[in-house]
Amino acid sequence: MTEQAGRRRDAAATRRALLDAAAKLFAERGFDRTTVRDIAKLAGVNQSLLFRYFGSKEALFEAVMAHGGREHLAATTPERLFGASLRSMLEPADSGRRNPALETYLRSTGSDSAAAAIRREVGEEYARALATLTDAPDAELRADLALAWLLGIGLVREITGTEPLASADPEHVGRLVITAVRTLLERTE
Amino acid sequence: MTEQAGRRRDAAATRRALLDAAAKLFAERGFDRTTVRDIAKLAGVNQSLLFRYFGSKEALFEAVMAHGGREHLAATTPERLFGASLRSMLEPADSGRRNPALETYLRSTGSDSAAAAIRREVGEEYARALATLTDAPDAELRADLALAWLLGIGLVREITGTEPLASADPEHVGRLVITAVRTLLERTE
DNA sequence: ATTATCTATAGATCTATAGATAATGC
DNA sequence: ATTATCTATAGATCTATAGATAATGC
Repeated sequence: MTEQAGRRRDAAATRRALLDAAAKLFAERGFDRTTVRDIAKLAGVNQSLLFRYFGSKEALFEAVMAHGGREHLAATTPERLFGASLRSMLEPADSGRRNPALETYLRSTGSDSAAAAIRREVGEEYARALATLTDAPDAELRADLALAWLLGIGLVREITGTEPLASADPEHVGRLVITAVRTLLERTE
Repeated sequence: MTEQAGRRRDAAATRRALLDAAAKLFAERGFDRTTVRDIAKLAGVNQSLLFRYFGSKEALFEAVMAHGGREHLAATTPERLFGASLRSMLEPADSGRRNPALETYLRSTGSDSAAAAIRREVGEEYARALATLTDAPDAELRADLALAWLLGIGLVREITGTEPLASADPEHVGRLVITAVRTLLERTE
């Protein structure tokens, strides 16, 4: 539970509880289908406090994306980034080892406006990190394509549940993808 | 315009106008952010007729997905399917040559329920067609991965607008992707 | 007479805010 | 006294339906 239960009158804890609850719900349902009341309820906090501390639902979404997206990025070296992200994407939904920012990204593709800007920024930071892995002149384009594949796999596996990919062995999928991505990043013709 | 302007009291034409308008708006904004009033307005039709002819907003969405998704699939041989879909995905948004079902799919990832079932069915039909292209024992899994890449590219390019991919030359992107997909589909180790 | 279309509205949301209440720190 | 929290509600949606109106075909 993300609740802040017993603690009384602790503004910082309330803020954190709202952020945690929002991260969880936005990842599960996306921006549009998550209501501020649901977030407040999960946080164990009155709904009006969300507006006091974040101003609006959209500002809260930005806070969640900016925080969660960069957390993973900062903790992983570029060499391991693709493999680690792929593995995180292939984890079962209930393992708790998935990257909530990636899921939030996937579940919120309908929403436009300010949220879209944060989404693009975080995406480009990932791509720039991946781009350091190749010497090709179009390194950044290739990195974007690798990132696109990662997101597409998450999309098909988690959101759509297409078989056999949805239940495939992560190791097996990993080998197929890594081999092809190597062609993508290294081949110069 | 998708309007049915002058024609009077033609149930079939009204139905078609609603389908066309819904396809356009669902592709642009996704399921959640498209309202039945917007659809009816674009179709030039009273809003209550949408319910008369389709029953609910969700049933209309299913009709759009089922119709639009299979149209493209039926018109393309498996050999050309990946390349044609990729090219369609790389078209500029206003060219009118894009596949609206693919965009609807991408813009509606937040929605669950019955719509998700149709999405999965159409996705699996695509994957099954692609699977005929390889002899590998895990042909279907590889086909799912190829489809995932296609969708991921659409996602990053259209929804997020990550650069340089968003403005990259379609030909150039096509070469990079096709080469790597060949590795994915053909390599047995 | 049949049925396509329109009017009007129920009923259920959802975000956001103004102002009251109550717990803390000086 | 300050400020975290709660109550109550405004105001703007949105989907869906019941029932009235009007255009067509026999």
